[in-house]
Amino acid sequence: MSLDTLIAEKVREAVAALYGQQLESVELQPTRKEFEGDITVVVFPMLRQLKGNPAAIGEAIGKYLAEQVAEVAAFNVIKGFLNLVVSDAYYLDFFEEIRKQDHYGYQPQRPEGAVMVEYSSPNTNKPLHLGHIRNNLLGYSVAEILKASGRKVYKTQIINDRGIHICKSMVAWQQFGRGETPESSGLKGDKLVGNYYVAFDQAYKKEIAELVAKGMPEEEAAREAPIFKAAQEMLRRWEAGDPGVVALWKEMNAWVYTGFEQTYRELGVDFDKLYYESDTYLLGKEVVADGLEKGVFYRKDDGSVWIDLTDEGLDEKIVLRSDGTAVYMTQDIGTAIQRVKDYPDITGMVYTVGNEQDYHFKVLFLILKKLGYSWARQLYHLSYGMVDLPSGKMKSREGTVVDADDLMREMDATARSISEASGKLEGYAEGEKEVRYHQIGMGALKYYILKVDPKKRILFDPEESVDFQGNTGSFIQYTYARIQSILRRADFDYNVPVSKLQLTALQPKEKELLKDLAQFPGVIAEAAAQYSPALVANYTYDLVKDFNSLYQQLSILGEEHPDHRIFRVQLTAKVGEVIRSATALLGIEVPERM
RNA sequence: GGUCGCGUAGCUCAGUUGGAUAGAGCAUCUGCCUUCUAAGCAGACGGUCCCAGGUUCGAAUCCUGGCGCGAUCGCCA
Repeated sequence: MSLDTLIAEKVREAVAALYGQQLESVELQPTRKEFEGDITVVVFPMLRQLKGNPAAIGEAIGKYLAEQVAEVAAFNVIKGFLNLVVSDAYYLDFFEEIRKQDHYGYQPQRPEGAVMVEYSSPNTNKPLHLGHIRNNLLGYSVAEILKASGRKVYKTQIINDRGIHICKSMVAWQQFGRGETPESSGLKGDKLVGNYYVAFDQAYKKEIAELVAKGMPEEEAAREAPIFKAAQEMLRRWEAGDPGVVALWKEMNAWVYTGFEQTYRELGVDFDKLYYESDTYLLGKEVVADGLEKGVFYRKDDGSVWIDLTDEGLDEKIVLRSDGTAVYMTQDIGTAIQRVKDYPDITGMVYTVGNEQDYHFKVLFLILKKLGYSWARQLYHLSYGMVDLPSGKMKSREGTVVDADDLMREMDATARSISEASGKLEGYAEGEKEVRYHQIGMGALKYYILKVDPKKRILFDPEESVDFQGNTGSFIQYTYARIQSILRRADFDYNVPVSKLQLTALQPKEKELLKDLAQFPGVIAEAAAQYSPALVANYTYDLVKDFNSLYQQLSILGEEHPDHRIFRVQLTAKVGEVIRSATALLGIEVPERM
């Protein structure tokens, strides 16, 4: 039983004994740091049932608890708040319980119901940028958090490998590429293909300008520009299965995938299953037919198929074009169903997609619900705010996009220069140092992005945004490294049951850490329920801050009382483990030294 | 214009089912390395919680109405 549950029960008991009343609810909160105590019972809500002044009631309940409940060592009442001091014995028992648990806080996987988490899902015509980084970090982290909360998780992405965008890159490459390949140019494949996408856009603009100069209206010029028509033709031939086009398409996409794989590896994200839009873009049509029969959809005179969501406060939405071809929504319906076919144990899905698609997913989920799929109640759009730059939105056409690879390289370089200035990694081999720099640079970037509530937009200033001091990933990593340093120096056996130790009274800082540790499982559960890595990030920061405070105030290895020294090292080790577990949920690695 | 989201210290962000004097970091200023890593610790400074009503013993939090910013409202994805 958790301490809160126990206390709540005992408070009810006290009220029953003292006032003969059954309390409807007991409100507890952690005692604020400026007051003495660990758990606070809020008396005010009881006044609805009990008459009297809150201070007197608090006093009476406090007295009862202190006498009757072993875990309550003392109490004080301030206004309507009954602050309870919890005994050292309780916290030490708790600590002994978790001391030898390997992944304290992580729940074992429950058999019922897997969840599929989709994230990244890029187009294949250009490299990944800062926006994708937020997406990837969020999706990966939420997947890890769900796993730690006991869910089975499939990580996936749907790669948008077809369509006019990739045809543009293909056309430009044919026209200007002279056979350039990643090997011949030394360029990363996604960068190379991205270059041709830009080249297409430039040529396209130029052609439009020329046509306009000859007197053609701009709209018509945009349709008639030869290079644009070439891209459209390319798409038609792709859809017809033209072998030459398909071969080129495969080759250029393969270049992109090699590039993406490198970026994902450096970013530290992974996937269990890949979906490609070229395989799924035709899905969903038969479902639409089915939905028509069920009366979920209706057909307009021109043959297009719609769903009427006005009863839900939304509008009408098209699900099939008049020419019978699929729209985005059609594919998403079909793909969702396909996924459950592929993984029948799925009972829910998470879509990590920016908030500009809020409406789309609202509609998608509603449609799937109306179609009667049981798993449709467990769909979640992990919607996140845009990443803006000081100059405004990132725009690929204006070249203001922050490239993912460039950003990571900059983070590594900053980590390097700070690290070299401190000299703490001297003695490591150069390759080993590189690994550390990357851990530290990525730690800073990941923490910076994940500590913010997903739905808020982020203003990212490449010059000064990502810090290495204060509330940062580096601060957390640094604390972990400190802890490992202590453990390396502890030249005695501290693997001893707490009950065998003769301890002096717990120091406030020690108690604070024990309370922090006790929260960890609840934090994971809450972060999973809310799909919010930010909760894990904030928790980790609080834990680390409390540890550093203890570190500065008390000596760990220098503690004079031998048994208490053992306990303090045990506590230090456990804090280190929880830091590692928590940061792992954020995709952040922790170094042994830094 | 309709819908959705956001608005907390100069800046970046926390703030649990409504609870005590609204908290951190950065920046500025003061102390602390002969002692387990100073990427640290301790402290100072800094607030009309966008505004106005309402509900409540109690509102940053809930409700209503404004204001500001963003997204969205295609047979695009």
